[in-house]
Amino acid sequence: MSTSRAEVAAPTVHDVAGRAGVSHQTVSNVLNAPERVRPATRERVQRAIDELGYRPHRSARNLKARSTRTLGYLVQPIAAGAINAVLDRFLHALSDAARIQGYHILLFTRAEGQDDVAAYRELIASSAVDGFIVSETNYQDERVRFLLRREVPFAVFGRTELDEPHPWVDVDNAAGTRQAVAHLSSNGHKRIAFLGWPEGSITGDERHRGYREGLLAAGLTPHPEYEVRRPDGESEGWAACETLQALTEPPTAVVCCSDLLAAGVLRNAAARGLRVGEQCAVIGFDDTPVAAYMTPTLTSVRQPLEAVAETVIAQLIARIENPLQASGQRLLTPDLVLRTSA
Amino acid sequence: MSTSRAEVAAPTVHDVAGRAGVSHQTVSNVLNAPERVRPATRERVQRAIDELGYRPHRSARNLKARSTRTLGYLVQPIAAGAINAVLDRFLHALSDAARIQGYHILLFTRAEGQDDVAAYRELIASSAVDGFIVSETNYQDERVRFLLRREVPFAVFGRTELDEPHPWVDVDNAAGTRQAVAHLSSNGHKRIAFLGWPEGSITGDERHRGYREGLLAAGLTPHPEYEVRRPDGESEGWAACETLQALTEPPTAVVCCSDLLAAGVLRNAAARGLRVGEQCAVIGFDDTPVAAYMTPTLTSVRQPLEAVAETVIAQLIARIENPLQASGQRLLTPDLVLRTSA
DNA sequence: CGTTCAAATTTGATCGTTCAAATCCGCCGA
DNA sequence: TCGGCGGATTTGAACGATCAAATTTGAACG
Repeated sequence: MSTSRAEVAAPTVHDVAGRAGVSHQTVSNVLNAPERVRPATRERVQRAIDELGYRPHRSARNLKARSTRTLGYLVQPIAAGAINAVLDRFLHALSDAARIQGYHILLFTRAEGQDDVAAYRELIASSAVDGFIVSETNYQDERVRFLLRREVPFAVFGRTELDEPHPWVDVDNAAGTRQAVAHLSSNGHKRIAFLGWPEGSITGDERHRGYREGLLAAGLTPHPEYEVRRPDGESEGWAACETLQALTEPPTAVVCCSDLLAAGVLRNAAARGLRVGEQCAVIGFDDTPVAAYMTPTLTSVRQPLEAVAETVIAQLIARIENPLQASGQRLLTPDLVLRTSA
Repeated sequence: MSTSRAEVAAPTVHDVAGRAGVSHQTVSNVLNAPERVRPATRERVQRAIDELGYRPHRSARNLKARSTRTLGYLVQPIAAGAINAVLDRFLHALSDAARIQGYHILLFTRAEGQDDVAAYRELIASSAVDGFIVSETNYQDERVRFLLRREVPFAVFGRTELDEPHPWVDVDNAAGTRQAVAHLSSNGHKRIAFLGWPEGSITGDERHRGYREGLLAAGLTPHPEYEVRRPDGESEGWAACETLQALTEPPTAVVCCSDLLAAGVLRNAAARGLRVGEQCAVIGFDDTPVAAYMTPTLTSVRQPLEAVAETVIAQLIARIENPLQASGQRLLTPDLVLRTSA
């Protein structure tokens, strides 16, 4: 019976073997251990493979080899109005780095009313992936603890403060704000404020630490009233700016924990008639695509996401292929992208 | 020999069968055709499943069932400085819609020096996915032609102008610009310009058509000199604004093909001391996160990406499960998000 | 009470690959 | 000439699920 769909059955290892006049196992060897096959045979098999356009059936290989060459990545829901403008860049870099090593990225989300861990558990139980890339972690990250306990390979973009070592890559957030302060100070600024998130997020706390260190390195004394800690958000940036401007000696420059906070500061400054970039300076963090189109264009700290992705993939694959592999830990330095706001 | 890794072998259908005192096939039936199993037995098996935390081994199931319940999505490289700020929203919506139907999204990229089609071909040959979600298509899209020829299930976000029918979902781009023009006209604007991409992109051409239709609907006559077609980019927006302002009767409002072009217009207007939102109006397209943080905040057309993702997934899965399924075609209407620029 | 038939359950084969073990082949040296 | 040996190749089983066919169970009925 021929259906209307052409649906040519994909060639198998047996088809190739038949055409090349060898056994199925020899074909398998050509693919997985070519040194075991005599060059003449190898060539003959390779020709048959090319002619038939044969590719090993992924599921069959996965089943027997007990590995899927697939890495899981949990996509977090995006809060309305929030920006995760680095995700597209990160995901492309991630899949590309994975591809080069013969792996793929599998996206998954958590079901409503389910917690993140349950989503990981599901994929592990069904042997759907060989490991996970985890991002957006925090101090005692539950997912990381879970993966450690289950001894499932994973690598983290970000950090935790768990005792047990595990592979991670992070951007040196402190170095980012340190650079920002150094830049401002070299431009003559003495009254430099910090606008960051409330204590409790690793990333935010690191950026705060870098700010402090930057001041000291520049020979400036930290003033507590110059440190405003508020949640992320454009209107939070506006409000923080109000607070700072109400001081008897307002700062002349602000280092912000995100481009979003910086946007609020810029808008407030504009409303006050302050010329940012001349009278005062603002620096953001993340170099989101927004930064280049603000008025004035925003100087911002840019994360080397491509390098992060490459490193985190390399770590994870090393772990998968040799579970006893020591866990690497890498800090990558971000760059300050200079525009007109500072 | 016990290794240092705990690595408890995952339970199989036989383990469950043993514990429940039934055969392996009954366990399979409980999972895939529960109506064939007597309620009492079903319950007993279910209990064993729960106690063991059993989940079917994905690769084994895929091999025998000849389906992977996985959908491929090609991640395009992001040009430096370009924005694909809708991708994160779209990908989350996509994986979430897929999850609800028991599917996953597999990301892949094209190798350097390889064309897109080759990347699709690779996944098809290795039976790695059941179908594809294709986006960012154009008139005679090569990928779509290839997938049609190979009779591989796929669904498109966007459109092509190929003769052969295929499932697609698109945002009614013309309706978006039509709404924009209607809004401007109801605010008293008579000289409304269009700033869009050069002819040759379906999306851009549709947005242009909607602009024309909007003018006619409002009883306004189109003026060729009010239509500027330029590539995407912030500086292109700036340049286009220069052109328009050089006219003897410059327009009082501009409908833009993207938020990026609109950003350039806003910046140019600010430089000229024009008060956008009062003296003149600007509308963008896509409601990228950028829009809310421009000065003034940008009125923009927002695409219903969640609905698009849901629909495109539903179409694709329908196709996979029944290849003879007629190909659905859906146009979804975007919304105008009002802010201060218009 | 035996027969019949549908529903419930089991048995055995199979998907396409890789692993492990067996066999084959050619060459060398005694 | 033949045994031995090592590399090349083949054979057969297995991974863990589902499909198809065979078998058992149980209820209904003459």
